[in-house]
Amino acid sequence: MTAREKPTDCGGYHHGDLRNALVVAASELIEERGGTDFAMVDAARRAGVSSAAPYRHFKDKDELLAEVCQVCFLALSETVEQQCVDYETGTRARIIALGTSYLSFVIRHPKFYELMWGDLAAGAMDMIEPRSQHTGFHLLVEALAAWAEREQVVIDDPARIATELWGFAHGIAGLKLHGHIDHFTPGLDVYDLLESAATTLLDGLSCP
Amino acid sequence: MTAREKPTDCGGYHHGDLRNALVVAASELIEERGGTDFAMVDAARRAGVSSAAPYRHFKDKDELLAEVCQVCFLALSETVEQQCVDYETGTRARIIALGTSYLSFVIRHPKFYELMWGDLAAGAMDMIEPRSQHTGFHLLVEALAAWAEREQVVIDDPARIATELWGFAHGIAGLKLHGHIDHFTPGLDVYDLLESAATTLLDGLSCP
DNA sequence: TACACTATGTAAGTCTCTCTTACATTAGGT
DNA sequence: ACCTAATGTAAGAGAGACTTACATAGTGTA
Repeated sequence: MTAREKPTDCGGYHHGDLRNALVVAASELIEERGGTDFAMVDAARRAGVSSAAPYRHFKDKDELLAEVCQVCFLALSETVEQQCVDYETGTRARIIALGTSYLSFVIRHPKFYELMWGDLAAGAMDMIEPRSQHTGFHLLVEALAAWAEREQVVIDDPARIATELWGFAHGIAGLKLHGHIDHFTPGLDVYDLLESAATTLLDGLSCP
Repeated sequence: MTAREKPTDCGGYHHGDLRNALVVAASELIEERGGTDFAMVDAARRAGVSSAAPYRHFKDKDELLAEVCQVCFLALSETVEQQCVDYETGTRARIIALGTSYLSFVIRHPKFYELMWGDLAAGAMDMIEPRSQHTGFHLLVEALAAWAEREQVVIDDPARIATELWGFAHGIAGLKLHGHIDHFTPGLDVYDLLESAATTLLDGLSCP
């Protein structure tokens, strides 16, 4: 989860790229301390400025976290997009790859889970909307529609099935991260689980 | 989400049931203010005691919240258990009712979502474990096994399928509460979605 | 009843953290 | 060179979590 580019160093009284540096610092602190419970002044010190400086760029701590949240969602959609290009359009493998890469991203960034899926994120979502045309969700809808056409399966609403699969991946990720899966079904591999669930679901769609 | 019984009033210097009263007060504050961002002193005042009194009963605020969290999970499993008894064992309806009641509970208590599925809850889980034999999850496993037997479907591991369905319900709830479903597929009814997803999954299992 | 002991409450204060205010410095345009 | 806007600093106000020293109440025991 690298947040954009590193800040351009410039040593003088004026930082030059403080806003961005603070986003990077906040991301690092979240990764290191396992959550958003770092002090604003820590992010400021890490960027080499005083405790009041961040408030020139962010109204409050939540606004900084919202920006970090956006960066995370951009990284998520980029990851998902990159992972699926290796798989041919219309194949089950592509659909499964979309789900797996989503699940993998969420699980590989546990420290960012609260930030991305907590209350704060709901507000931050509005700013990501403009990008929504290229988001992973639409890739999933397209992948499903292509699969249905190729397999001669009738699907009235691919977006609906996409939401089901998304819910799957999202739910599995949440349950895994909070230890519920390890508690109730220890040893279960979540990637296997996602693949078999998706497979069964597609089976159910293409059944008579 | 009513937390146990109301505290026994007793007016004197000693409260008599402060620990419980604080859990109730905290629950009310979460409901009213929409999260766990209430001040410890507010819960204390609501129970009619000073700001330091709660620390006689809870090590810190997290410990109070953990207790509220436990109450929530007890309420959840009770709700799920009560909802499913109306449906005959071995039917699809029972399986779907288990999922629907779970989804419904989570969605009807949005203010408690962070508390129940956030980082704090992971620690609070250990104390609920003793009850896990009667938790909703095992009802789901049993319902699936009964259905498979009745329908002559071979399922090697009902717990695995149960986890898939749980993930479904959990994911749909999370996506709905954070506005993602309304954003990408506006107007979609999540209960319909859960039912059709579960149906398709069972179709996939009972297919050739 | 008298006494000790423990549980539970209060008052007052400390510490940390967010955010504000008043002032200082710098970059860039004219 | 000078003005202005942007961006930084120093100092502190205020909120809220938690602590410490002390007060009060119930309970068991002689």
